[in-house]
This record gives sequence, structure tokens and C-alpha cells, in this order.
Amino acid sequence: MTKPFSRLVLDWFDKHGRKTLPWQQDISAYRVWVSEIMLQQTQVTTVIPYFERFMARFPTVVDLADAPQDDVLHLWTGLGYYARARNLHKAAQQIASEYGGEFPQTFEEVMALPGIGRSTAGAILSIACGQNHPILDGNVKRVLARYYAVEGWPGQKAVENQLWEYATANTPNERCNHYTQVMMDLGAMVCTRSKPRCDECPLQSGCLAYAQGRQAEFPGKKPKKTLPVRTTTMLAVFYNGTVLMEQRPPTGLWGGLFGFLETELPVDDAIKALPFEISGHKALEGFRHTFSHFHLDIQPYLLFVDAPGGLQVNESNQRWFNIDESLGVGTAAPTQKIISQIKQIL
DNA sequence: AAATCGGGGAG
DNA sequence: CTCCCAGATTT
Repeated sequence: MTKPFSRLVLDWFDKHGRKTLPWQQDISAYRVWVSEIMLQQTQVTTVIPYFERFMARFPTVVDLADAPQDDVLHLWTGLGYYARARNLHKAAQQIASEYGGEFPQTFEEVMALPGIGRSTAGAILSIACGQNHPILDGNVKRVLARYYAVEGWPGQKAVENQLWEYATANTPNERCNHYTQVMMDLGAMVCTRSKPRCDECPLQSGCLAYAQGRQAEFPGKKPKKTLPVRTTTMLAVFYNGTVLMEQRPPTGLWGGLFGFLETELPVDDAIKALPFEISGHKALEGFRHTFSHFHLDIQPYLLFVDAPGGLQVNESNQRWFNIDESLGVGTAAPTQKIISQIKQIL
């Protein structure tokens, strides 16, 4: 028997692991938590500037708890998965009220916070609190599925359970913080989804997928289905450098974000239904925005308001925004796209 | 064009 | 429990 799994990857960590990422400095449960949530959905290089801005604006969990949700969503704009930002905010408020602003230290308490599950709780407590817990994020799933040639899609419960068993069995009692870190590093830097760098991998000698030349077959693929197409019309009501937007309901698609008015009516009918005099309108460039479970074909229009006195907004969730200033609220990618189209025209 | 990602919530 | 939802980027 040669070196155990954990020893091989820890030695690799000492030589090649990342140690200078922003959340690896001034390590705290709060900073690790925020980074883990961001990294669930986005690659490291993209996350870094978001993380820096977030920490500058919300240096402590109490600062985050005290902030308006619009501020939080504003700093999340472009990252996607806005429910994660809402959960982050909600959890910060729980930490402030129930734990006096001190991040809880037990696995059960951390798991109970909204937006934190088994893997994220393990990552926070191992990296920031010196505890021993396994993790199983997308990187680790890929490494383990290949190393043990685990058949099937990890979204299936049986497959995921098997991967958790391997993850638990290999997690060491010493240096669990570095182990957690390096398993994510390996998946991101060596055991990549396509073109894995097996010649640089510390686990090559024991890797079943490598031995069988079947790296591309693991982890198993999600069963694919054809996405339905939905359509929508977005109305950008414009007056004197400002656009009208409305805040979406607090949950669901783009929950809590501000966006342009949407309608299912033909644009002429929709214009008649507005409480403003519209002096003219122009079709902007339509485009497709794709989600995990459907395509959304968006046809935006720019509408020009006539009367200076007619800007009264009846709906309490609607506001006028200066198009040249920071909006200060959360917006989805298509909203940003339409705003840039408008700026091109004007 | 297709694949991806951990957790919440509905059924 | 199991299945479905959520967003933007990379390949």
C-alpha cells in the first residue's frame, strides 16, 4: 500500500494548490461562506471582483444583515441565481438575531441556515473552523466519479449517495481545511470537465477512469430534454433620460429584481393600456435568453412618453431610473442588455 | 447548441 | 422522498 488518497492530494496542495485567493486571506466563516455561495454558480476568475465589492460593502455579517435587499441584489447583478443572494441575506439576518452576529459553529446550526446544505456547511466548517467534514461539490463529484468509475448521473440519489460515501471515506482527520480546498482545486485545475490534465494529477495511479481511458464518460450525463420556448414583450418606457421599471415578486424567476414592464398583448394594445401618453415607439433588437428549463424569446420596445406631467406611477412597485447612473437595485442580464441597446440609440 | 451547479420547495 | 426550478457562462 502506498500513500493514501488524502496524502496524495495534500502533497499536491503543498506544491500546486491555490493559496492566494481573496477568500483564503483573513479567513473567517463569513468570508468563506460568501465565497462558497458565489462559487456554486460561477468560476473563480469571475467571482473575484464580485467578492471584493461584496466585502467592501458588507465587511461583516451584521453589515449584510442590516443592508436593504436592493443593495444585496445590486451587488449580485450579473451573477444569476438571485435566490442565492436572497437566502444569503436572510441567513445573515438570522445570524444577527439568533447568534448575536457570530457565525454558528455546529454542523446542524450551519446546515439550518437558508441556502446552506450539506456540502456548503462542510466547506465552511472545515476551511474556516478547523472541523472535519466531507464536501461534495461539482468539482469533487467529478474527481470521485472518475477515480472510482462511478456510473450514472450524480443527480440520481443512488449515485450521489455513493459519491458521498467515497467523499466521507477519503476525508482526513488532519488538515481537513487544506483537503477541502485541494479537492476543489483539483476539479477546477486538473480534473476538468473536458480535456483533463491527467499527467499532472496526483491521483493518476489509482484512477479507474484513467486506467480504462474512459475519463470522458464520468461523471454520467444528465438526461437531456428539449427546452420549450416562451415569448415575452418588454416595454422600456423612456422619458428625459429615465426609464420606468418595476420590481418583480419576491420569489420565483428574477425574484426581487427590477425589470421593464412585460406584456403578452400586441405592442399597440399594450401601449393603449398604459397610464401614459406615448408619443412614439421603436422596436429594439429581439434576442433569446436561455434558462436551464426553457428558452425565453424577448422582444423589447422603446416607448417615448409625451407629457412631462404624465409621469405619475400608480403601482407602488414601479420607479423611474436615470439610465446613466448606477441603478442601485438588482437587474437581470436581459435588462442590462436592453439598457445598453437604449444607450446605443440615444 | 449543450452542459453546468447546490439547495429550496412542491408534490 | 423525488422531481422540478433557477441564470449565466463556457465549451
